[in-house]
Parts: sequence; structure tokens; C-alpha cells
Amino acid sequence: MKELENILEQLEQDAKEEDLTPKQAQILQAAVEIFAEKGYASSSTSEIAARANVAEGTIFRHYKTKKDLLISIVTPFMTKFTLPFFATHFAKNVFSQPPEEFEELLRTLVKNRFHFAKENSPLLRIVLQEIAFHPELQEQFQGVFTKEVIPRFEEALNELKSKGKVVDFPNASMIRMIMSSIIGFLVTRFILVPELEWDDEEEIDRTIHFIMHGLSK
Amino acid sequence: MKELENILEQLEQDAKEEDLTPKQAQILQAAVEIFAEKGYASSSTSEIAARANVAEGTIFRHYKTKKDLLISIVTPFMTKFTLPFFATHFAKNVFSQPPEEFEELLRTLVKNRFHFAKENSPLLRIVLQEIAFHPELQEQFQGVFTKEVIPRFEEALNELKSKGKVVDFPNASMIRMIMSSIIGFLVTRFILVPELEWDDEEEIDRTIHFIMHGLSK
Amino acid sequence: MKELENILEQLEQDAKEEDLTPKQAQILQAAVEIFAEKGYASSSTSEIAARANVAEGTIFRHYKTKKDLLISIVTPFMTKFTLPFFATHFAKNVFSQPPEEFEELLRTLVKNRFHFAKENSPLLRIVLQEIAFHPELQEQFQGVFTKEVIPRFEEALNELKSKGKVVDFPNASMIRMIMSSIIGFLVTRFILVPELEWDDEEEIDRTIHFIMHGLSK
Amino acid sequence: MKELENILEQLEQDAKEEDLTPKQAQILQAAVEIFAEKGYASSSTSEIAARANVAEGTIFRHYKTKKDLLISIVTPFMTKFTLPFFATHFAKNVFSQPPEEFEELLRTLVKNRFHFAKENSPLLRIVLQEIAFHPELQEQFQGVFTKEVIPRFEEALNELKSKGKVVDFPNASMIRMIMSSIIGFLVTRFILVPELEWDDEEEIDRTIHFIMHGLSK
DNA sequence: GATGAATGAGTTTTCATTCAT
DNA sequence: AATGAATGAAAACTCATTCAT
Repeated sequence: MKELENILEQLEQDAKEEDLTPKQAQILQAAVEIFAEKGYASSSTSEIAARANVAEGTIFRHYKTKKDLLISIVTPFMTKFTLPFFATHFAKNVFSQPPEEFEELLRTLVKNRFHFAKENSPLLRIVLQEIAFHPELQEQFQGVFTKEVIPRFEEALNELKSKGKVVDFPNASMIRMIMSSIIGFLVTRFILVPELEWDDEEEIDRTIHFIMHGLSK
Repeated sequence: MKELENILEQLEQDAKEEDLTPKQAQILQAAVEIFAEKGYASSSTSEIAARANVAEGTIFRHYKTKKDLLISIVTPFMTKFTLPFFATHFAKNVFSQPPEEFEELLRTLVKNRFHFAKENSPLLRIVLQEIAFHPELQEQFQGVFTKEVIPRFEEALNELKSKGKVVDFPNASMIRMIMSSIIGFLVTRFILVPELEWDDEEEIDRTIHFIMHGLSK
Repeated sequence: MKELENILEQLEQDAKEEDLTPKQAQILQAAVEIFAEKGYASSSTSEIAARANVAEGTIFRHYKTKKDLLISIVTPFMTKFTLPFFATHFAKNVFSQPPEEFEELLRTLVKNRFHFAKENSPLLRIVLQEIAFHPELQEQFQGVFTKEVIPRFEEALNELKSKGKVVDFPNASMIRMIMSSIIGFLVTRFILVPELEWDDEEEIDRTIHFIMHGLSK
Repeated sequence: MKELENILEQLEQDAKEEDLTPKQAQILQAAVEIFAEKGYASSSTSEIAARANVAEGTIFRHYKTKKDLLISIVTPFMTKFTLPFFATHFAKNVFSQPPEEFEELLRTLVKNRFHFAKENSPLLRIVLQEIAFHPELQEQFQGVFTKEVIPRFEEALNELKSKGKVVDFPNASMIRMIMSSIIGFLVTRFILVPELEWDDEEEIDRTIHFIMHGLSK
């Protein structure tokens, strides 16, 4: 069972491998599109059924409620987006490296998430819009974020601080700045003005520059 | 007719000055609260009416549609939030000043918007959530932003670049970075974790530091 | 107090002579227009108020209910339209005359009602549409019609029959035929295709011809 | 799939043959009754639902709007009522026949439409009341009437005129007179005073007499 | 007399969900 | 598994009428 970056393609694959029935995959596809277009609350299950070429009842055979459908869509995205923030295949002690290493790591991370966002921008949109209103999603996110992302960030930042390579701000502030810059970039790139001609390589570099200099003493 | 920073207090004032009937002010109050809590699409006019102590029909006497109500709430906020980004009371040629001046300007700007956001955080929330789904709001924002904010930013950035004080990135990128940092801060401060004990002065300074260093060569 | 054929002009006159306040006249005017356009049930008092340049409450100061307003409009029209079907100024024994006289009488009658309909086509329209649904109107009409119109028709028809000038159908049938022809003409002329270029004189003559020959043996 | 004259019975048949669900047929039945009683604008979908023993939502599953329901009711009636005015099963050149033939044709036509009106008087009522207010209905009627009815009438009238059998009025006038007489009869018979004891055969003959003599020189 | 804000009962319409087939 | 007709609760919205000013 191959793992794919594009969650929608993953769906098709899952369908073939019978993790999902084909109808189920169609439903998820349609739901992602429609949720992204109009938001969860303004999307109707009947419209989703229509776009999925499926009877209205079929949705509820697979997902007990509409909310269930949302969660089934958002959960895998959230884990896949957040988890590999410092993915397991990075060297364990990547942060004991000199700061150029940190920059390099950051660059990899950003490129990484960049491609993921590119492949899944409707999902990114859904998460950003809906997380505010669904405690279930917040908890999920909270869990993954505080358990996986924060600790690794802190590890890295503490290391850098101890070497005097970065300014001595609270970790929370620094993480916020880094995340704001990255998410601000992704949102602008894929949601606000995706129609622009972007030089993505350059823009990533600029964002890295901004973060690295921003954190310097 | 005094102008108030807090848009909700402004409502009460407007009501007294008969720009608005008292019921109308109650409706707006209630709508802001409920829209912020559950989002526009999940808010029902009947709930708004109940919270406002008003008959449901009364809402529609003053606002032809529910969407109308949203727009009546968001429009004044958007202009007041965006317009004074570089308010007219700043010295006209503030940007011909040395870069310390820019930093000072930025600090004023951030404090400025910080207080506005503090006073109006439910409105900030509403705008961020709803702008994605309502073309009317997008246009309004677009208009005010490209006409008022962008040109002044560009003026300042060009000046700084010509003096070699900042890195030579496209203006659009730089504006995005600055805005991401500010908005990321405001959102974290007032929406994501408002319950935290924040040292606001310090945090503003850190954010300024991050932006100024981030833009340096 | 002059009596006018055009009921709307009559309104203005009444207003001047203080039978009606000016606002009241405006209300009636507006109501006639709107009732004729969309029908009683689909007309809203607020729209009437708007078109009359009057506050919503003002309507109800003069007419206790919306239905009241309808009746105030329809009643004078109905009496004026039906009553003079064989007006009092016709010679009492007009029907003891030879049949050429009947034809002449019919012609006068039709021209008469023709001009009245021309002046008051919106009212004609309102009556035709609404009489079906309002027992009050039906009673009124019934009263005037069976008391004033039928007896005179019968008188005339009996006379003609006794002279062998017309076919011997039941009076009810004959009245129906005559009325269908006249109303069919008026409705076509003023309601169905008023935009056509009509040669009214000719058309009236044709209608008379049709009725007279139709009733002949 | 038999074709029935009574549109309501047709509904039941359609229901059995699964053109319509049973609930759908109940809805149409109830709607016809209620529209006829109180008029379209004064009928509420909730009352229709109640009379049809159906949830209100069920109406909207089958008919997108209340107007849609009206149109679904009126359209088949209008075609069935108007189309066979000179039905295709009449001999093609029926009008090249001597005038007795025309009278016979007219008689068939009237009896024809008489029975149809008898079976469907509520529908007749609805059409007469509502056509004035719904452009959609007007267009439909216009279409069918000018395409099917008028040309055949004209053909017949021209033939009769050329033979000097009838008076030389414009066709439009003659058609109006004929139609007024027929519709005036049907309306009186089935809508205005259906409770009367009518001798229908006789009354049809009288109406034919009236028309034929009316059109004579 | 005139106003127009306010009402609340009623209207059309939507929609997630159920269930018999 | 899949369908789609049916539901009923709730949504947005309308409107005749009242009433304080």
C-alpha cells in the first residue's frame, strides 16, 4: 500500500485497494471540492451526492453524519500535514548540527509542506476555515501539534539559542513567527492569489531568508 | 459625533445619536457575537433575534437579508481596520526619513492595529472567517487594500531599498512577510490563545524585531 | 359635486372636495394600480404605501384592513359599472319600442360601458380577478345584478319574444349570450390585447351585429 | 398507457404506471383543489401538504417551488384543452365542406370542450384566474393558441367567407366572438352557476345557434 | 392625522437523515 | 451495498397590523 502525497489520488488508490469503495472515493472527492468552495456549513449533502454521482442515501451509508464526512476528510490531511513537520526520516539529532544545518532543515521543511499544500490546497482551505468551529478538529490538531511539532521545534530552538545563534525570544513566540511566515506564504500562494505567476523556488528562498534573519540577534 | 475605536461601543453611540434605533444596535451586537461564535452560515436569524431581545421580523425590517446584516457589520470594520494602516496623521513624507523612522512607524502601526484588534476581536474573527466565501467582502477588501495600503507600503519600501537599508525582494513579497507577521501575531493573540497571559509590549517589540531583521540584507 | 366617469379622476375630485384626504386618494390610486398588476393576494400593503408616498400606518388609519381597502375600491366601481346597464334616464318603456329600438339601445349600452371600461380598465381587471374569491364582492355584485340588470333585460327580451322578433330561448341563456359577447369584447379590447390598434366604432358595430343576428330566429 | 380526458384521473393512472409516485399524485390532487378554491397566491403549501397527507418537504422534493407546482398542474391542462380545438382526427379539408359541415364541426368542438371542461372544471378555473398573473402561463398559452387554434379557425373562416356564407368581419373579430360565446357558456355552466339544473344538450344547441346566426350576413 | 418601528404568526424553502425496496 | 422517496424540524423571509410618538 503505497503512500501518496496527494490525498485525493490516495483516495483513488485506496479505492483500488478496497480500503474504500469507489462510491466512497467519489463522495470524498466531491465533498472536498464542495466544502472548499462554499464551506462546510453552506454545503448540502444533496449537492455532494449529486456531484459524486451517488444517491443521497449512499453518503449516510458510509458516513453516519455530515460532520462525520468532514472529519473523515480532515483527519488524514491534518496528520499528514503536521506530522512530518520534522519527519522521522530526518536525522534524529539534526539539531545538534551547526545553524546552516537549521536553515537547510527549514528549507527542506518548507519545500516539503509547500508541495503538500500544492497538491492539497482545497484541503488546506477546508482545515483553515473549519478548525475554528469544530472542537473535534481543534483537539486533533492540538494533539498532533503539541505532541509532534512543538517539541521538535523547541529542541532545535534551544540548541540554537544555547549556541547564541539566534535571538533569545520565548520559544512560543519564535514558533509563532516561523509558522506565520510559512503559513502566510502558503495561504497567499495557494489560496489568496494562486492565479499569479509565482517563482516558487525564489519565493521559498526569500521566506527562509526572512525567517532566518528575523530570528537573528 | 465622536468617532470610537470600538465598533460595538460606536453602535451604542450611534443608537443614542439616532443613526440607529436601539433595537438595531441590539441586533448588530447580537449578530457580531453569534457570527463570531459559530460562523455566519451556522448562525440563525432566530437565534440572533432571541439574543437581541427582538422579534425575528425586526431584523428583516432593517436588513433585507441575512447577508445584508453581515455586510453591514463587516464593512465599517474593514474600512476602519485597513484605512488607517498608514493613517493620514502620519507625516506625509514619513518615508523619506532614516530607517529608524521606519521601524518607529511600524511600531506605531502595529500598536495601533493591536488596540483596534483588541477592541474588536470578534469582528476580526468574522472577517477572517467569512471573507473567503463572500465575493462582496472580497471586493470591498481588495478595493481598500490596493488603494490605501499597498501604495503606501510600496512608497516606504522603495525608499528603504534605494538607501540600501533592506534586502532587495519584490515589494509584494515583502508586504506579504510583514503582513503575515502582524496578522499572525494578532490572530494568535486574540483568536487562537487569548486566554494566555501575554506581555503585549514585549511581544510587539519582538514582532517588530522579527520583521526588521527579517527584511535586512 | 360633479360625477365623473373615470373613477380615478373622481378620486382627485373627491379629495379636493374633502370627501377624501389627499393621502387617501393617493392610497386608492396606488392600490388600484398594484392590485391590477399583481392581484390582491400578491400585493403588499407596504408596496402600496410606498407607491402612494405614504407611511405604512397611514393606510390602516383610513382602511381598517387590507380587505377593507379592496372593498372601498371595488364597490363604487361595481355600482357604477352595473347600475346604468339600463340607466334610469332611458325611457321607462323603452322596450315597448320596435326592435330597431332595441338594437339602438344595445348600441348605446355597449358604447356606454365601453367608455367606462376604457377609463377604468384596471378596475375592471381587479373586479374580474377578485370577485371569484371574495364572498363580500359576490354578494354585492349579485345584489346589483339581479336587482337592476336582470329584470330590465327580461322585460326587454319578453317584449321582443312576444313580437316574434327573436328566437325563443330562455331569458337566462339569452342574457348570458349577450353578456358574454360584450364582456368578451371588453376584456379582449382592454385587458388581453390593449396594445393593438383597434377601430373601436367598427368593432362595437360588429359586436352588435353578432348579438342581434345571434338572437334572431 | 391509456390517455384520459379527466386530468385528475390521469394522475392516478400515471401514479400506477409509475410516471408519478403516489404521494406526488396526492399532492397534485390537493393542489388543484386548493388552488381552485382560494387562488394560487392565497393557497399555502402547508395546507396543500396537509390535504395531501404528505409532509410539506415532500412537495418541494418534487416541485422546486410553489410556482413550479402550479405550472406542472396547468401545462398539461392547457395543451389538452387547447390543442384538440380542431383535432388532427378531423378530416384535413373539413373546411372545404359546405357550411352545414362547419356547424357540425362547431358542434363537435363545443361538445368536445364541454366534456373536457366538465371533467376538469377546477383546472379551468385555475387557468382563468392565474393566467393573468403568470407570464410563463401566458407564453405557453400564446404559443399553443396562435400555433394550433388560430390558423385552423382562419382556414375555416376564409373558406366560409369566400363562399359568401358568413359576414365579412376580420377573422380576429370572428374568432373572438366564437370564443367568447363558448367560454362564456363554459364559465357560466361550470364555474358561475354549476349548481343549476342545466339541460346541457339544449344549451349547447342554443349556443351553436347563437354563433352561427351571429356570424351570418 | 401621520409616521414608521416593531411585532409575531405565517410563508416558502432547505436539508440532514431515515427507511422500505 | 445502493437507492431515492419521504420526512419534519428548522431556516430565511414576508406581511398585515399595532402603537408610541
